[in-house]
Amino acid sequence: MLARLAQGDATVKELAEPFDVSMPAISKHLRVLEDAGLIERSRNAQFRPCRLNPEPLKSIANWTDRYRHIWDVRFNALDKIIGETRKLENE
Amino acid sequence: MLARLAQGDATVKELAEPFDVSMPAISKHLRVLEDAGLIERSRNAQFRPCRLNPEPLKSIANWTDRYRHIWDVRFNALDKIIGETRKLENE
DNA sequence: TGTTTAATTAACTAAATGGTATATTAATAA
DNA sequence: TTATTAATATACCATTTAGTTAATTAAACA
Repeated sequence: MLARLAQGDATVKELAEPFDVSMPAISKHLRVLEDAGLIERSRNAQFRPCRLNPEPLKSIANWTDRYRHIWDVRFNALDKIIGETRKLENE
Repeated sequence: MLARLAQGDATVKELAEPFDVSMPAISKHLRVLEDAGLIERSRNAQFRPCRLNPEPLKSIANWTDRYRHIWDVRFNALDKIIGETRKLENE
């Protein structure tokens, strides 16, 4: 759904289309996304178009980035070990 | 817990310490993390030390990054509008 | 005005989540 | 050998999640 919204605003029905679930299920899901601040909704006749608000995803990105760093450190350490093992082999 | 493991391996009890919940609850939680591939466990006497595996977090980081991009594009568009409004004001 | 379309609300249900207390396993230490 | 420590298994419970169907609201359309 977020992927779809990334390409532009959409109505509830459009968002529901790829999923084999009832409309109320989608409605509920969108409510959760709205409460999480991930989408914003407006009104246009009988439609309630949704717009993506990617801002909260930023905090997730920031959080995961901390671990990305750890991952890099580990790899560097591993590289070092491999490097030193190679050196020993060549002696 | 992941934050704690980011600073080095830990036993179940050490991970449980900051939380006011029973050991089995922690055990269950760790099982979930293990199933998700976020931690790996070994064995040392009666201890079962946990080690962080930050790799799966990388896919999350990659996923969120796509939306970070959208966010930037929007901001650029907004900047452009603001810039053009300023230009009009100055005319 | 009556019907169709988009969406939500209400009431309900099955399954998942997150916790508990108690019992059990396995290793250490006295 | 018995007691202690670390951890897990088991059985149970309350709450949340994710869906359903049926009814309702609100706007557009014929």
